[in-house]
Amino acid sequence: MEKATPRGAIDRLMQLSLLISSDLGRYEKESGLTAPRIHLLWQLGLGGPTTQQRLAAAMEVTPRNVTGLVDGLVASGHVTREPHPSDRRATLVTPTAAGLAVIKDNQDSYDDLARQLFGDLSARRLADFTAVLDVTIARFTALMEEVES
Amino acid sequence: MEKATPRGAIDRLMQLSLLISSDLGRYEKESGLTAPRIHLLWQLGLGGPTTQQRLAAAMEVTPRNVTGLVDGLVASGHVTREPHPSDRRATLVTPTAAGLAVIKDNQDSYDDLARQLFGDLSARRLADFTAVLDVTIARFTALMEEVES
DNA sequence: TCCATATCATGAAGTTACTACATCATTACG
DNA sequence: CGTAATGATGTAGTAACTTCATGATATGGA
Repeated sequence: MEKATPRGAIDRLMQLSLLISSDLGRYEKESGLTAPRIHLLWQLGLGGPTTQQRLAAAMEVTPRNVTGLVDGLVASGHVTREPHPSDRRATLVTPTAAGLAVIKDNQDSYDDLARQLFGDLSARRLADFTAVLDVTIARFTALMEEVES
Repeated sequence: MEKATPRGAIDRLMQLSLLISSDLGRYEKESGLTAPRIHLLWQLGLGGPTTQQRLAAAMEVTPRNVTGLVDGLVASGHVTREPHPSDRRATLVTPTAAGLAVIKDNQDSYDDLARQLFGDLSARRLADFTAVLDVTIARFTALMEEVES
């Protein structure tokens, strides 16, 4: 057994990262949607109908870009632009039945994946693993903020 | 303390995935390079000078696309196209001094990151964490291959 | 030796995702 | 009530991808 190193851990994280992306890639082909559009639908699934501004902030892209993504999703019938009830400048991006189906499907396969990957790990090991991930996320976030300055 | 769940674990993995991308984004701005070009240089760092075909296979994109990326890197002075010693059809994509500097810099900051994230984890916890990652990668890979069929 | 076939790189054409900047409508505020 | 901020979009441009076609070279038989 090799000795575990920080470098080994991060290499494996990168590998998992790649696997996750390529899993998303599989889903892209299956649904005919592209990654950024799936991402947008995902956000809609998390927060319900929202303005393009909010979507832009959540996805960390420019509002102009969201306009383009929504154009595409409107053309493919996954979302509609509804008038905002109290602000006539804004539009509420709202999933259609087809959009909701994609969102649900996506969430389901995400849950499935979670269960298939970690479902039969002992509670103990899962807890330890999750704890390390939490520490790592916290540390990483701190590092990123530090560099901001 | 909440009970750890498979869903919680995969959520955290996604978060880390995002953090890793945004760290790469930081490096992009710093170096003036784009993610796919950095990725190409990274491959060059791993395997040394290679043909565009091999790069395309390693990066899982079309050879035509590699041509474009190499064009950009030639223009910015990070790589050159050298004649292949034994196959006059092929070119050996070779990093210049500037390219090597970027590669080294990138590898160094990757190692730094690894140490900053995991450096002061106990050997025991690091080993456990790495082990779970290994199992997860193996399981994920198996799942992906299963779907291929 | 020569010919058919596979392989390497690239030209041509087209799509998508992004950006910055300008503009128009509307809202919010002093 | 007018001025400044805000929400969406038009315009223009870049980069990364794709597929399909083409020219040059390799390769493996008849």
